[in-house]
Amino acid sequence: MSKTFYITTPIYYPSDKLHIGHSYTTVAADAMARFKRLTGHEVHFLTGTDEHGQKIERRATEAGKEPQVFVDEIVAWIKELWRILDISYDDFIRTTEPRHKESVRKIFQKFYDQGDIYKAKYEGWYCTPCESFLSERQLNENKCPDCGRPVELVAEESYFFRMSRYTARLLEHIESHPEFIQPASRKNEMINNFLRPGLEDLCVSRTTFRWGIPVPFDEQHVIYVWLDALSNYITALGYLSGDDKRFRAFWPADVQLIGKEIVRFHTIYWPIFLMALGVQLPKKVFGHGWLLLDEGKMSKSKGNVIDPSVLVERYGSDAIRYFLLREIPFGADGSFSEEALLQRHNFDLANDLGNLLNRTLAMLDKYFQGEVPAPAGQQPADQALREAAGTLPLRIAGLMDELQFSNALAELWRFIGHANKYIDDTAPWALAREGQKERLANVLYNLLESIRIISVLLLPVMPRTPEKIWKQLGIAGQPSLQTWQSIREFGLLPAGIRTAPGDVLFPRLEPAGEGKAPVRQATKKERGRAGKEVSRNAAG
RNA sequence: CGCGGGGUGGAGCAGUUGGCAGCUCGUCGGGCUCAUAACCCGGAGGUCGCAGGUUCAAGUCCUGCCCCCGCAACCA
Repeated sequence: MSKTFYITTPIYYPSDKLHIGHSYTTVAADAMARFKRLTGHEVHFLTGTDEHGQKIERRATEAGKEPQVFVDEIVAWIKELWRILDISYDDFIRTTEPRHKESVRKIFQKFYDQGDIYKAKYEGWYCTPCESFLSERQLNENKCPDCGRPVELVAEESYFFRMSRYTARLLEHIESHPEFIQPASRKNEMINNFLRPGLEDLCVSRTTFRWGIPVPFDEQHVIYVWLDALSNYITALGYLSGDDKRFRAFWPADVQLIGKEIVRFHTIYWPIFLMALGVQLPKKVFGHGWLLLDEGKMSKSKGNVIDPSVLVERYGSDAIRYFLLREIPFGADGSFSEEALLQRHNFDLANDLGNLLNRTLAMLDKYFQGEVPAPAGQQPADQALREAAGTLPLRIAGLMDELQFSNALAELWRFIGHANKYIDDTAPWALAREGQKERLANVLYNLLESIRIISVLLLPVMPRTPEKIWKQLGIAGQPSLQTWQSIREFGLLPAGIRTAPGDVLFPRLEPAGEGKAPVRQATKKERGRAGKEVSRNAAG
């Protein structure tokens, strides 16, 4: 029985189409899932959608649709996005599914029976036109910060969760498990801001809208979003259902990937819910940074949201995936721009990687009619390359395990650079000229085998490219040469294989010219200028 | 007001336990000619936000200050 690995993304809110930021989280999780599968783990990769709440109810009404119909359409779009981005999720949970709703009702009941949940009056400020509750601090001179209109004090009966019961235990857990909240800076933020001052009890039900899971013993109330949504990570495994074998096999999660803005919910409320259930906490919650645009934060109101499907169409999913994981150190904020994407594509993928394959196969064609020769007689330059190749998998594995995608890719590209330099140093064309056939054979063999190793290491981040490389190397039909095991040893590529140079892997791309539509959606201002027709997609 | 994150050669970023300041792009010059005008080598360019302090030694630790960004109960 191989070791299991459970990884999750947040479940996304389908009130609108998703943007490149959501893709970022999901691509990272997918790369991790693929890496773990490659290295022999039994992986369970969960993603999904959080479909309840007032906002969806309202959006559906505006669109003249039933909420369920409304979310069904967006979810279909999301699944299509994950398909074109090659997201290899094992399960997709929707909070409107019976399997989820039933378990959540049981969880709520259990909390109530245990005395974790009590009924009380919620008092607070409410902006009626905006239909939103506001805290004292959000108020702007007793006016709504959004619309500027006066707010009113309202009181509503709600159920509350006794956070205070578990605060001390959680604090202790966080402090004794330094790896629990990653990166570490987020941990301090949580401790200083929320745990030390003491947690307020959390309101876990609502009566102001109906689109949610009814409280089992009080149908006037629906279960409020975080209790509903966070539970997905275990309801999807069959927790409290008739069949919980997946829960027993995979929980606790190895990594839960989230964006930094929801760290609080995942490292405070979520663990507390789990403690209350008597369930183990996830091993690691990683709050990654944001993709920022020139204009600053990506947001729908700024109208600067980027539609990932347009990017995929233009650059291909492998290039997008590579860019997202290479450009920005995971955990930190980073900027997204199409210029940077284009540069990564041309420099890293076309020049370094694509060209390495291309020039190697061209020489093999020219000097050996495309047939892989047998290696013999290693010299110092050869040894250096082989040694670098030999230690590469473990070095990359170490970085991947820490979710340091950009460093792992940098490491791989250092080796690609090494191979390119090796060509210059050994100058195969000179060897050919001088008739040093055996030396030439050895050099080309070392290059081909290096490329095979590179191709396997590419797999987690770029699932499509390796297949193309294997075809050209002539090993497409040989799975045993495509495994993690097969790259732990240099020299498994058999001599005598016929290579088949094919299309260039990554043709160099020119900067988008005048004729091409910008991938960035038009800002409000631009849209106003250009008239009504510009709106290219519903996510604005 | 509070909390968090930043300020490093033209641009974008790395810099674990303090020990000669690195990477990518750009730029200048050279090499090679197998290759997707790709590849390889070398140079120029930084008083590491400011002011103090600790130390044989600080971008890296301490203190104060300045500037930028974000969070403040449901935007990855």
